[in-house]
Amino acid sequence: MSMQRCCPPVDVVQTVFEPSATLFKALADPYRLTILATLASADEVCVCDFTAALPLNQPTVSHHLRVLRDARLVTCERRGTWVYYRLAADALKRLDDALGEVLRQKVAV
Amino acid sequence: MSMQRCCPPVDVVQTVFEPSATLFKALADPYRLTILATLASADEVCVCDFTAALPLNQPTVSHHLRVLRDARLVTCERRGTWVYYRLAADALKRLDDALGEVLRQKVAV
DNA sequence: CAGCTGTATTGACAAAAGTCGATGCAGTTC
DNA sequence: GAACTGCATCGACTTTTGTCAATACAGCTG
Repeated sequence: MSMQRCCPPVDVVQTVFEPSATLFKALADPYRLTILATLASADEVCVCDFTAALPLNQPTVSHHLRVLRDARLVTCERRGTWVYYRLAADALKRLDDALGEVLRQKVAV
Repeated sequence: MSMQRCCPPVDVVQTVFEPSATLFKALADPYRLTILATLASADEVCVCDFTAALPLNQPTVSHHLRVLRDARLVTCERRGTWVYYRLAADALKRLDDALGEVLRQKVAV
């Protein structure tokens, strides 16, 4: 007798996940999570506070901030010599939505 | 007059975020998100369905499944020749918790 | 304007991650 | 047991990412 298939065949989801993956990529570094958590608790933070507290050189901190900016998870504003970062207003929502898009149980038609 | 500080100085969060970062790293690839979303909607999926549907060679699919296994976001079970993957029962909770640990507003003492 | 401070960008390099061909192993069929 | 199928692992390669020194730039100070 021939071997049965692994059946029933499953529909692999066809959603385009690049945007969500990009978002999660921004979370895939402990220093960036530290920055985000600090912004979540302190609402506005000067770059110099990060360069002082993190064991990274200034250009590296600047790099991580840029990754978060590019993902639109944070915003920044220059005031005089200093630049202040904030958590983007919709950051939590966008991440929750991305998580939901991936893991929310799809309902069969 | 001397320049004022950027003050007030901010406490940068001291939490160790490596575990959360590792978790998000597992989500930082569109193919892995496709796999997770499929598991979320189909509950049990044979590896062969992924290799058939994804534009990747079999070893690459196997690699992505291993990343998800190492992150304990999925479990697998061999039955005969085939291996079936499932979403880990606590996958959504662990991701929600990780997101909460990062972005949940910390309450001042 | 010259000099200074804080931040961003550039370029170089090392480490990590994605991909695939080749191979190994587990389980099935005959 | 021999041949086959499905999946995992290995090794090599390429691409991406994290890091830093050097440099550029913006805004302040005097």
